[in-house]
This record gives sequence, structure tokens and C-alpha cells, in this order.
Amino acid sequence: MSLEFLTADSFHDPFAFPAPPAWKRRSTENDAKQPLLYFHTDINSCYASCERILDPSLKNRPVVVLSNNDGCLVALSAEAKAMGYRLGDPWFKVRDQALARGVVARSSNYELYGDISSRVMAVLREYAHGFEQYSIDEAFLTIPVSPAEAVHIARAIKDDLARRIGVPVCVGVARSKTLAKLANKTAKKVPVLRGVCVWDRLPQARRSALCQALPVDEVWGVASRTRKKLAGMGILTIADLTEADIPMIRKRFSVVLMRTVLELRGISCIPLEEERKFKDQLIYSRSFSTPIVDREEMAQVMSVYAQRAAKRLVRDSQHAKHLSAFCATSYYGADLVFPAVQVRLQAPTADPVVLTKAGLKLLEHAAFDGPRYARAGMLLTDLTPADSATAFDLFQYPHEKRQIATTIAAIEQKLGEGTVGLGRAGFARRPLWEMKRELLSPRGTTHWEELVAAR
DNA sequence: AGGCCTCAG
DNA sequence: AGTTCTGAGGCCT
Repeated sequence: MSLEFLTADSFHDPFAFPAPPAWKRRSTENDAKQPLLYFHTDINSCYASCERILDPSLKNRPVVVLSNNDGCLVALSAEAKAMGYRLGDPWFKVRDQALARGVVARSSNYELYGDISSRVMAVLREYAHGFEQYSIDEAFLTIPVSPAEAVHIARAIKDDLARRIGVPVCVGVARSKTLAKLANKTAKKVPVLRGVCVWDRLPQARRSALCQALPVDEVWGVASRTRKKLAGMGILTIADLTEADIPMIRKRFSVVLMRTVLELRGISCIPLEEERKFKDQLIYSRSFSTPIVDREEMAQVMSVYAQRAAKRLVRDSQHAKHLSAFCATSYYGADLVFPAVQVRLQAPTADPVVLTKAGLKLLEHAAFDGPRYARAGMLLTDLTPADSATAFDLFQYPHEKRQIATTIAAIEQKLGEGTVGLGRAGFARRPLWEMKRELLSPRGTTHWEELVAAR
């Protein structure tokens, strides 16, 4: 993978880019004549690139970012990929050799990535007529322009993000989201494209060669299960899938795959999604650094998880009506034990006391005479906006009137995360089972005391 | 309506 | 010994 754009002159030259050009404007009646094109943008090796922004010594070095609990690789710089490391490699397996070969590893620092992400999204919105943030590092934009113009816009987006934020991105452009994703992937794989691929500007021969070479699961929305089923019918490549019989796909598979096939043909049928104001569910689930066998320790886990989940509810201004709590032994062990409990709450709540009490019901359903629990979690569903129904005092929990959750939030705001905790979560030191994040970088853009220093 | 399956990043 | 976490949508019953 070429990283030449990182060293290109334009990367450093603030005068290399003119003021926002004419197409960086909201729609006019003129736009109606243009076809709507989908621009798919994503940050190359997002987490590794974010780590690099704050630590330039990582430039040109192999960088890997580890999942929660420092379990496996979730992001790799181009150099690390070139050395043969792969997404999902268990860290404990590659660790010694990787460190010896000069690989730099970091625990995932979601606060940093979230902050960089929002800066990137803000820039992207400047270019977009329609906009959808698809994930922390990806967005779809729609812009009514010709493919010829799209080439320039896509390149401007890429250069702008390199200059203003310092992240490398690729841009794929096409008439549907699915093709835009495919174009993006092409931009990543074909160095001469220099990070930008407008599908309709690729020579037809190149496009079909690509589609005949790539397996179906390179397509957005097609994964291993569908690949196997398709293979049984002789549909192996993207080209095969594009030509597949639509009614057959609808009948033997699903509307989802049917849409995918249409989109591959350039017929857009997966529109931009509206921004979801509220989530439908909230999950707080973690693996432990060491297994839990003890009931009292699991009680502590539930207490901590309930309070963290409560904190998210408060942040999102939501209340929950239903809670399920579970714990589980390792996936990889011989016999999976997976106790779970469902609790219907009396009223929608974000109260950590209520949630803790509900979570503790798990202990009544779980055995503690052998199972070594590797993870636990809490699932909050039936979420409602916090201001909707709770006006009725009658249905409020008594703690809520005393504002426990918001008080805790206020104290943590002032004194820092984890300075207060209720009941079992009020420990002075981190408990043993807390997930590992040993290689964490500073939260250099969001916390004063960890602010990045410039000389 | 709710459990299960599939998928994504 | 150790292998992520979170969220959505469709299908089936």
C-alpha cells in the first residue's frame, strides 16, 4: 500500500489549496440535471492513523492497535500489514515476535478516535449535499455531479483531510452505495489511483476484470454464510452475482441480497439513512482480564457495569424499561455456560441503583461451583427518550427524584472518571478482572492533563 | 412480539 | 492459558 500522499508537498503546504470552489455549495436548480453520485470515504487504517497524528515518531513504522482487553489486532498500518499481520490475529500469539521486529502496539483509545472522527465528519459535511456517517471512520456523501467532476471533488476531499486533520483517506464514487464501497476498496488496492476511484471513469474492461477476479464476499453485505450458499449455485465472483437472476435471489435469499445485486448494476436502492436520534438498545459487555469464579466478584462486576450503562443512558438522554444481564464462559472452552436473566423494570429509568439491583438478579441464575466466567454484559432495551414519560412523578423511582445519576455525573465531571462509585463499585483500586489496556496512548485531544505537547 | 441469524466495522 | 464490542435488520415462528 502506497503512503506517498503522506509525504506529498501538498500535505504540508497550506497554500496549495484554493478557497472552497463553486461546487462546495448547497444545491441549486442546476443540480437537478446532474446524476446523484455516492461518495464513500473512509480513513485508512483508522485507529493506527489516529495514533500517528499525536505521535509522529510512528510515521513509517509498523503500528498495530489492539482490541479491548488487548485481545487481538483491530487495526494495522500498511507497514504492519506488509509484515504479514492480519486483522483479528490474537495479540498473545504474535506479541513477542512483533515487538522484536519493531512493531509498535497500542491499546485502543476510543476517546481519541472519536474526537478525530468528529473532526473528519465536520470537514466531510462541508462537501456533502446528502450525508450519512456510517461508522467511526466511514461516511457516505451524495453530491449531484458528473463523474468527471467527481474525480476532482474526491481528490479535494482527500487532500483537504490530509492537510486539515492529518489523516489519510480513500474515496470511492459511484451511482450506488454498494458500488461506491467497491470503488473505495479499489482505490485502496490500486496504487495508481492514488486513493480515489470513480467507478464510472474506470475503463469498462478494468471494471469487468475486477468483478471477475473478486469473490462475492468482497461486496458490502455479503459474508461467509451467503458466500457458501451462493457458491453452491455456482455464483462465485462479483461478476456472477451482478448477473444473477433477481427473482431467484429474492426467493432463495432475501430482499437484502436482491438490493445488493441491483446496486451492483448501478441501480441505487439503499438510500442514505436518516441520522438516528435515539438508539434502540444499549449493550455494555466486556471480557475479563482474568476469569471470575466467585459470586461476590460477579456482583461487583454487575454493579460496575450497571453504573457504566447508566452513565451512557444519561449521556444519551434515554431511559430503559428492560434489562438483561448475562455472563459466559469462554467461547473456546469445551462447555459453554451462558446464564442470563431478563428483568422488566417497573418504569423507564437511568438510575444506577435500580439497574444494579436488576443486574444482581443474574447471581440467582448463575452457578458458581465450577464455571470460569470470561465475560459478562448488560443489555438495555425498550429505550425511551428521558423526557417523555417520566413527568409522571408516580412512576419515578425514589432515587431518581434525588438525581443520583446526574449527581454522579457532576462529580465525575469535576473530579475525574471513577472517582465515585456506588456500593460495590466504589473501590479505591481497579479490580483485578478489569480489562487490560496496558498500551494506551494519551487522550491528547480531549483531556487537558494528557494534552499533546508541541515544541 | 421475540428469538435467531447474518452482517458490519 | 490467553481469541473484541456494539448495533441494526430481516426472517421465522
